[in-house]
Amino acid sequence: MPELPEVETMCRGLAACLGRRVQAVSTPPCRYRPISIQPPIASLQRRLRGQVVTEIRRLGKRVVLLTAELALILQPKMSGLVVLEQPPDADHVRLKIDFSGQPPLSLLFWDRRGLGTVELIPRSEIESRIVSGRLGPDALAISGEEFARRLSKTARPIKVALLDQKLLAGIGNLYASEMLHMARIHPRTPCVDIGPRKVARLYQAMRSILLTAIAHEGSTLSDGTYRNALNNPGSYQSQHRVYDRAGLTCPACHRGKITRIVQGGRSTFYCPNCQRL
DNA sequence: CATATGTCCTGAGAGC
DNA sequence: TGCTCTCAGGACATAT
Repeated sequence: MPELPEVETMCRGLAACLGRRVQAVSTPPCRYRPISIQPPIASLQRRLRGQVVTEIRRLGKRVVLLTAELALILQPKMSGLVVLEQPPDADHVRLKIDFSGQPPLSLLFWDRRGLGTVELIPRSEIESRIVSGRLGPDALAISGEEFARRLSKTARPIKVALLDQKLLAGIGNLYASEMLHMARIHPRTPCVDIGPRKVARLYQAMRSILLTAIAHEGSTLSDGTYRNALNNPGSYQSQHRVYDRAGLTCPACHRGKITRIVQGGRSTFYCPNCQRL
């Protein structure tokens, strides 16, 4: 489940594409239902071929490849991966972009579950079609004041609110549990009830955890599918405090037993001793 | 407007 | 062993 640190790692790993010209675009044969590609592949090929990649950008949890006029938006969702070398397997490659020049270079969009999407739009429409109405400020760009202001406007449980990309872009299920644990805030706390001191603590925990996770190239979970662009696993999973650790002893207080609850249909992990309502 | 729920999908793991 | 069932969750559509 690529979240901000994983998608950031994917983007950084694609740097070798910069300055390269698109030679061919293809959808390798795949026995699964095709993923959503907009516009349809024939049009995508026609518009993208010959274009030079000038910039690679992360937009929330999306990877964006920019050319002079176009933006190719890759959304990995649950199980997608953007790599330059070997994907985890050959069966789930959903899109392949070959670049001209030497050495040979191809970008692969691999997605086991096929929930991911590919979208090609004019780069002038990024704001109106992707950001506006969909994405709040990036979790690593937002100020502490704006973070506090946004949280003060909702009564939802903090864990649920952190997953809302319109509120704040980039946080997903794993890092939401991790940052709440570091900040010692109970995941069910209504946002409006979190005092300024705790909000400040949460902001700092968010930055600390995201930056450390990026330094570790993200988290590769037990399914092993997330890789960086060079096909190596991330290492932040070794630093997980609570995520997927139900029943284990809290690494902070060494007393509480890590507990799993479900919020909005998603797992939340926390320490009942460190994180109180 | 704010909030909640259903939906998409495949593979891993549980249970028999 | 091999089958069936449940679950995982990001983001969007739809419902309340």
